[in-house]
Amino acid sequence: MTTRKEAIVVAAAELFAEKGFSETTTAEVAEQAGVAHGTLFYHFKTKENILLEVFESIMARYQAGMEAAVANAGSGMAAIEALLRFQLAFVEENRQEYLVVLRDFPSYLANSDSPQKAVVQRRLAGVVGVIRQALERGRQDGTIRGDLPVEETAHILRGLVYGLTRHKLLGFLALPPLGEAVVDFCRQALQPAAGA
Amino acid sequence: MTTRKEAIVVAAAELFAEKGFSETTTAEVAEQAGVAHGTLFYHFKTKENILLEVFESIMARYQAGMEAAVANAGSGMAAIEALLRFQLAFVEENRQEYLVVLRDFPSYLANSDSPQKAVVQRRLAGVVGVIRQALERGRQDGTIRGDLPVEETAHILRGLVYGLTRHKLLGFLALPPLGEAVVDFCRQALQPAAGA
Amino acid sequence: MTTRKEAIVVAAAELFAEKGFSETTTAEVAEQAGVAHGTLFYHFKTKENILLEVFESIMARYQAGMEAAVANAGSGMAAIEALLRFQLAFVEENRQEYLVVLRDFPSYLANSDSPQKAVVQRRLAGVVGVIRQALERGRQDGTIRGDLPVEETAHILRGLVYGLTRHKLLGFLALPPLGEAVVDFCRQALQPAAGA
Amino acid sequence: MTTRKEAIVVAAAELFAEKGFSETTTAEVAEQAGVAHGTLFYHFKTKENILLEVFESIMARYQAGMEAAVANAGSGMAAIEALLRFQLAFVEENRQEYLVVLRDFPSYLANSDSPQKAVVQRRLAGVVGVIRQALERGRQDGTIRGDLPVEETAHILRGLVYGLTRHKLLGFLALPPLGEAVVDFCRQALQPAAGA
DNA sequence: GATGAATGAGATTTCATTCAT
DNA sequence: TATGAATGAAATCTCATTCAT
Repeated sequence: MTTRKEAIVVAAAELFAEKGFSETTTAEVAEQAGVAHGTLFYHFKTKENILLEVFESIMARYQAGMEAAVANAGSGMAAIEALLRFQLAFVEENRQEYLVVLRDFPSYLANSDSPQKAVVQRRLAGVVGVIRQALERGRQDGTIRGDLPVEETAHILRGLVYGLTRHKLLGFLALPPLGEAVVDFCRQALQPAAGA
Repeated sequence: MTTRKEAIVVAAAELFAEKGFSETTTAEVAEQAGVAHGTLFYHFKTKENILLEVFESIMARYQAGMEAAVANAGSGMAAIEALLRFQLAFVEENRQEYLVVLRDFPSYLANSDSPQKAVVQRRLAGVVGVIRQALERGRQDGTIRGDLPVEETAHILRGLVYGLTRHKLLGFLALPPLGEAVVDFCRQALQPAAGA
Repeated sequence: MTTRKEAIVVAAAELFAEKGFSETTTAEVAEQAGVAHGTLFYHFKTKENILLEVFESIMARYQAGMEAAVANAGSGMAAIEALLRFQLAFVEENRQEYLVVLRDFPSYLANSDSPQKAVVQRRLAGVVGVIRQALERGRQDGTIRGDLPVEETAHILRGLVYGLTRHKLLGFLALPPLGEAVVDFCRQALQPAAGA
Repeated sequence: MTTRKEAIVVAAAELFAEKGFSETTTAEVAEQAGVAHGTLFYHFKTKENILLEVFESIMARYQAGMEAAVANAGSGMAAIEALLRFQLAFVEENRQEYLVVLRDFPSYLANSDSPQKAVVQRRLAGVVGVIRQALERGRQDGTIRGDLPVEETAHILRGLVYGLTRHKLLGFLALPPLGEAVVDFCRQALQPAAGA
């Protein structure tokens, strides 16, 4: 029943996505949420804390989706492919909110040692962990090359989807549809040598 | 002779890298540059224009480096490997300034239709173009798979190095050294099938 | 039974003394008192009313102490000396709470015509009255100069101890111990001429 | 010709005297001074710094007046009397501005270790110093008791005039005119024993 | 009696930008 | 070309107080 607090997060997510964090004023968020200006600061100590809550609400769904994708896959390689497809679909379906994560979040946290940074790090580590497990599973069931360095590759895959997603959402480049090309690219890189 | 103007760009690059664009005030830039506050606005119409100049001064060096890497390579695949190694080295050697490109620039331009956005797009297109040419060369000299979609793959590679670089610089994850793993990963993805 | 209300006054006295009235928030007082924020305003109409209660609880003790000092003295001059010594001791023993009286109270009431101002005036008049009576007693028993203007001198003495106390508590000056010097100074000023 | 900065100090002195420091807004000061709101913060970093400047402008005149009073006196005792009369007259003629010193200043500085506190301490020490010199002069020329503890007495005298002044200005008590009574009181306390 | 979520008026301060010199 | 005093719009955050429960 925390209607007020929830309304603030929803309103903030919309506005941050549309105009960017620093171009959105707290007064606008309050108006959009239908609460008094001061109410924002009753529920969240600072404007940045609202951003943090938006981040968490999106990332929780994101990570849950990744875990589900892995759980339903029949093999390690299938899990990786499912992760890639999930990522591309999730971004497509949550353009607005995901943009907040990509565009605004890191700018405000890169330098700080705030507890907020720790929240981001925890989420990112979680995502990398899901990928790592899929890779290990693939090495064991033989669908992924045995000589692959797992940790490094997990980071590479995360970097790949992240970098792709970012420029797509930010609209700096007119990207061709990359769905299957990405899956192929990665499958090629990961699968065991043909003659093995 | 344009000592003043140059000093401003240098000072801005340092401060933007250290504190972020929006956390840096024009007054600080002026002080660090050793010029009067008003002088900034004599040389640059707006604060964002200073950022643009910083961006350009870095990206010009970056693109030149990429072109040189490609030019000296003996084959298409070698060119791709050289590009990857150049990227990783460049980032390492220009952490501070490159951070500005990664962190601050996109945030301010994602939504706008300013002429500044065009500058960024031109640079990114140039980088993708260099990769594309290397891929095509590889397809012709046989060092890269012939069935590879060139345009898509060029974007994938750019996304990969970008995504990797970004999180490394922003410090959200403690990455293991990825140099050779990245090169291997890409070589595997690009090289012709073993039995072909 | 009025535990809650008392706890509020005690908490307020501590915080006002430590941080000053306007630097203390009502939320802090509530927390320190262990009651809900709204409870303050159930017991006191405004924040200033809490201050008033703090003032009263200190001044009641102060005035009672002065009256006791006078009552136990053997002569008018002895009464004055007892008053001076009581003042210096009281301040020493109640530094924290007395600071509230000295520092915060007058600022908020100097211009107003609130009933609160009347409370302060009544207390001050009471204190001056005690001094005046001691002086009159001294004039009659011959321990104090007969040509002394009583009313004026009572105010002078009150001003003297007040001014001394204030700067001591506010810590603006490192005062030497003044106890006996003050008593001597005043005895000298008040006693009948040597040759009389 | 720093007209703007001066105008701000003058306006602030008036408003602080009339309404009190914390009841005066910076916007009001700007309007009264006829400058833009932002101009206040160009010349003074904070609102408190404006208060500090007001304090200094008054205290400089005050201390100069005290030194002049002493310089023109024919003896130590005459110097003390001149100081007392100067104090009473100064307060009378500068009610408004002096009220700022008495009422607002200490409240904001009692607890802090700011450089502002040092400014106040320096001024107060200067005032005490003037009194001390007058006392020493009186001890040497025989117009003041030789057994008087100089340091202590200087503080007592300063406390006396301060305490008197404060309640007069704050209007808590309807004081009778005290001018000559104060001078008499102090002369009595300071002069050498009659039979000496 | 007691609570605490909600309010909203208002305050200080920041800062990119302008412009007369 | 260069300056720096001046601007004023705007933004975040504070906090005493209210009121439905």
